[in-house]
Formats: sequence, C-alpha cells, structure tokens
Amino acid sequence: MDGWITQLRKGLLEVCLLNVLRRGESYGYEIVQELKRIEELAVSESTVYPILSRLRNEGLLKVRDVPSPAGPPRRYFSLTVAGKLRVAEMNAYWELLGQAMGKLIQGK
Amino acid sequence: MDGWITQLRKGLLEVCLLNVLRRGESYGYEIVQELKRIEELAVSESTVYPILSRLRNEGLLKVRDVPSPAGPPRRYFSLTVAGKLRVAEMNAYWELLGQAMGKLIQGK
DNA sequence: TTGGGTACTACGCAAAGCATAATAGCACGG
DNA sequence: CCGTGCTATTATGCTTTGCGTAGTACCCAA
Repeated sequence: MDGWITQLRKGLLEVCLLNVLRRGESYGYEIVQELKRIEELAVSESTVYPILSRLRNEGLLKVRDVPSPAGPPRRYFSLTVAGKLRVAEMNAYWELLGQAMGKLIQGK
Repeated sequence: MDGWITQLRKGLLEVCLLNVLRRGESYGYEIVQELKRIEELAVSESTVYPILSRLRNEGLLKVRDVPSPAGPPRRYFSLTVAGKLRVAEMNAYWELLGQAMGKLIQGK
C-alpha cells in the first residue's frame, strides 16, 4: 500500500462506518463486505473491528448479540443518539473540507 | 481540538502543502500563514515544519536557503519532478474519494 | 476429513498531528 | 538601552490510527 494513501484514510474510515450504520443496524463482517465494494477504500477486517470497538467505547454505537447461522455470534451495531449527532457533524465537516480543498487544488 | 478532526487531517495536510507549492516556491512560515487563512484547516507551525522536512527527505521537495530580512534564514521549498507527479496522483485520488464519500453519505 | 465461507479477537508496529519549548535576528517605543 | 513583538526554524515526546499477522470457532459440502 502506498503509505500516503494509508495516511489519508485516517479518521475517514470512521466516517465511512458511521455512514453505513446510518442506514440501519449491521454487524462487523457485513460492514467490511459493504466497504470492500468501494475500491477506493479496499478495507480489511483488522481495520474495521477495532474501529467498531472504539466507537462503542466512546458511546457512539450500541451492540446487540445475535446467534449466527454460521460461525460465532454476530454483534449487531447501531447508532446511539450521540452517534447520530457525530455523523452529522462529520459529514458537515467533510463537506467544508471538500470545498476548501477544491479551491486549493484549483490554485484558489 | 476534537480528536476525530485531528485524525481526518492525517495525510491531508501533506496534500495541502504540495498544492500550495504547486503555485510556486515558498518557505515554511509563509505556507503556514497561507494555510491559516483556511479556517477548516487551522494549522500550526509544529505541524507544517515536520511535513516539509519529511517531503524533502522523500525527494518530493528541494530546498534553497535565502537570508531573511528579519530573523533566521528562510528555507524556500519547491516541487521536484517527483513532487509534481505525487501531487497529481494525490489530487486524483482525492477526487475519487470525494465521489465515493458523496455516494456513501447519500445512502448510496 | 478437509477445504472454504462466516465472524470475531488480540498483538504489535509505523506514521502522522500537534503541544510545548527553545533559539535567533530585526525593529519599534518608551 | 531594554523589553515587546514579529519573523522563522528546529527538537522532543505523546497519542491515535491503520493495518499486517495470527489465532479461535462454527457450519456445510465434496
């Protein structure tokens, strides 16, 4: 991986996860599959699971364990009220950032 | 500072610096002033100088020292050929990322 | 019984942002 | 003559993140 791409993603994957969950409850493995469909992200399990734990510890996500039809039980995550607020903030900031970068790239 | 914002910037500031230098030669202090004008970034000296050193070590920037009218000598940075290539790559990736995020945020 | 898909956890490294502080030269007012 | 403030850079150390690697565990089909 190209190094600078890895760095560009820092924090961004958190935004992605929260946005996926904005559409409704989901569990780790499914979220990974979902994000893998976006080639620009090309994310892996070892990246997503720690983020989910962290967001849960921060009180942005809540968990519900459900037995799986195959494999260990699924941990369904969904947004808490704080989580919904956070994702709104993040999307707003991302929007601003996009505009600022656009100007910068076009030499202002 | 809000933590998640700090993380979102990782790698991005590098892109910003290179884009500022795409307009022509500049030195650390001036670049900081330039980026401070963009409130979304609100960058500080201790962030910018290490990035400049790093980019130079990677061969993306070249340096020219010039005595300053006030204070220590200025270190003027400019893009090398590799630097110009890199900034083009980065801008392209940023564009893709913006599109992918846009879809994600709008619920696909 | 062996391979493959599902599903999660744990360990540890490298890199980035940033706070803090130190250094240093010039100009201006009192 | 001395302090304050602007210019301009360097050094140190902390925290967090992404991610490679590895391990655990369950089910089903060939």
